[in-house]
Amino acid sequence: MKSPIDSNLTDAQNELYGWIKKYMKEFQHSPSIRQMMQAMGLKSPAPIQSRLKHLQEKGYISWQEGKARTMQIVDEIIEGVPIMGSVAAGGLIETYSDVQENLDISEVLKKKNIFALTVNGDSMIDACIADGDMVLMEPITDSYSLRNGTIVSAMVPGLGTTLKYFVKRGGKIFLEAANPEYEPIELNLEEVVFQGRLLAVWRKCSNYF
Amino acid sequence: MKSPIDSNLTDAQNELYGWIKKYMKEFQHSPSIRQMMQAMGLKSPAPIQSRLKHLQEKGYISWQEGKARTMQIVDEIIEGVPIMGSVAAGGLIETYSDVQENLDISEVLKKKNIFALTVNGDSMIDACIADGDMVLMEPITDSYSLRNGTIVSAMVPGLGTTLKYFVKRGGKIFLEAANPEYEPIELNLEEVVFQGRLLAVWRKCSNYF
DNA sequence: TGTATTAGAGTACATTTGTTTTAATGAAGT
DNA sequence: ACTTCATTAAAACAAATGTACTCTAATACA
Repeated sequence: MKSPIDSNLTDAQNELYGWIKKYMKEFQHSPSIRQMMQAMGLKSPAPIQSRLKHLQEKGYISWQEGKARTMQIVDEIIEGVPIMGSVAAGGLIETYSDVQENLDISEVLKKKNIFALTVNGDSMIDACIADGDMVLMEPITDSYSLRNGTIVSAMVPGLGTTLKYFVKRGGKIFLEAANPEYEPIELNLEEVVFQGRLLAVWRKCSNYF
Repeated sequence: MKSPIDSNLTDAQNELYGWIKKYMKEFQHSPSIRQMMQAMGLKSPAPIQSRLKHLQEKGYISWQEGKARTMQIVDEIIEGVPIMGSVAAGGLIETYSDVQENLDISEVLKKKNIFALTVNGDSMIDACIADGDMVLMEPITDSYSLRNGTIVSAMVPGLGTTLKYFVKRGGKIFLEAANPEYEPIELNLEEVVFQGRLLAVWRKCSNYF
């Protein structure tokens, strides 16, 4: 792995590399050599070619020869977080091992329409959803396909949005909390607008990011 | 927002759109019209032009006219998951509102060295870390900088790895569970190897991804 | 059936773009 | 001061590429 400011690179190479990453992040495609030339304040493409060649030799980028705008940043293949094994939260059982698979969080972001909500309150505490957690939701298009026990965010018009277990029983809808202190909400199907179905819980335990 | 299979698109347009997204994900740059032509099994660029024009009119893609391989997928601004507001997990308080900010999960992936562990057991259940959860950890370089109350994964040589609260008191290390059924583990600082500090909890609630 | 519309094939052209070559400039070292 | 090397400029070229145009085939529709 390489750090953003790599001492293997000259200043000119590093400046170009940074600019390329910025450009590709913004535009989702590779810049042309003449664009880089202009961005670096140069008047001929040769220096850019030289720097690109060095960046390629050092493993930072690659491209398809002869093809326009086919650069790739090889460093930024961040497909997932390595799962290093299991950790015991009970006794001392599992061994810390090598990478088993990848937790592909970025896959989540690829899915369309997913949105997140911040949780207020502790009505879902027994489902391990705490105050302040982020919940990732998938929009519900067909409320008839909801199974009992699914955690949904539902809007009761005139009242607000809430995160609860979905239970359908005898033509009635019950929104049940995962906390005995809260009473189930009983509604007719027409009264409630389901917004999303719970996909994942995300809790930031640090200010690191 | 658009769904992956959008009825606004013809089959041909949808097939092309899917292929483009796949290509751009893999290569980090835009394909050329002739590449798309070949991928779609066509023998002239005109149909691709037509489909691209339609995709652009419907807001799926954009490009810089005349420039080679400058497509952008306007839909796939994968910078984060939109946070649509707060949801009450207590009463019915908060209103479902527009996007407030973005939950930038991908930022996490940018940070190097972060790894994930699968949690076994329920010793951290009171910290809302459940069996089967993924915990994202940051490696610990300096164990002296650990604050009491930090959740760490620690390896006790000869025993195994565990996820616990870190508490240092009187020269001793205590690894405390978030579950009264488990007794604290008392150790000397030399006996324990700290692997990571908890950054985030990730729980998949669906097989969607 | 006949017409209108759309999609695709084929072709051609101008621009963009990567690449090469040569010369000029500047810095560093002897 | 001289050489040597790397960097830049400049120009030219060929390939890749976007775009426009015409023609044909397929399809939909009345």
